[in-house]
Amino acid sequence: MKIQEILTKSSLEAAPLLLGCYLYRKLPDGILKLKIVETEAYHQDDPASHSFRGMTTRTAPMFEEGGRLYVYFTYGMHYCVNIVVGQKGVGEAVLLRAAEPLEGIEVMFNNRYGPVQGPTLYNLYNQHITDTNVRGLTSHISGITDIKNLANGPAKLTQALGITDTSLSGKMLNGSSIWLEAAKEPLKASDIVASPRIGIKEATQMPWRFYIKDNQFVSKYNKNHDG
DNA sequence: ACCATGATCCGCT
DNA sequence: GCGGATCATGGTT
Repeated sequence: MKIQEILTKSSLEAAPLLLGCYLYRKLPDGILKLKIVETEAYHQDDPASHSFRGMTTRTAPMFEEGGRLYVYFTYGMHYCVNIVVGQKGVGEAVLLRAAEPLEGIEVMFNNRYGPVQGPTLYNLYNQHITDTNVRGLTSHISGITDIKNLANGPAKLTQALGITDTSLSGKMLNGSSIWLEAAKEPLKASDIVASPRIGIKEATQMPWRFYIKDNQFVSKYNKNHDG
């Protein structure tokens, strides 16, 4: 299915359709490519959604036509990225919760952990290095050299993309900075799991989180919610 | 006061 | 390794 067609659909339809699609990000250091593996649908009729209480300066992009970004700041330190979908005037979006890094992985490492002197963390990962003194890090060296930890959460994904503010919120996915490409082949329904969303206090039972079954790059909360 | 979170620590297996 | 508790930290309402 064409990306443009997905972006005109409601969030509940679009969220599973975005699984397997590719996310691109153009940065000075190169072009990043990731495969979307986990999403959540939010809608203005849904009390867990930022758009539920109406349009504000922050949430205005959710009410635009599909094909824009909605970026928000949360918990005093994190940013998260949504794909705005549906029709203008309806506040809905799909939260990107996790992705599989495909290209530009070293740039993603630097976006997540900062540039390092000498051998990069990316190279350490590739060499399965056990140097426990890089940047003074010891016990968590295995965590930061794990490629699965680059984008397996909404704020991690945003950080890996090099998004460090809300300046992209409301912008089009137009190919200059960040854009999408359709999945090569549609996922089979049996490859998609629907489950309750993560980290919300309202509508906690609605199965509006979607992820690719058995994918290693989904956020690590599966065991709480898998059926 | 409340968060669509992540990293760390700590006790347990 | 894993699960639960804790905390960092600031925009939004």
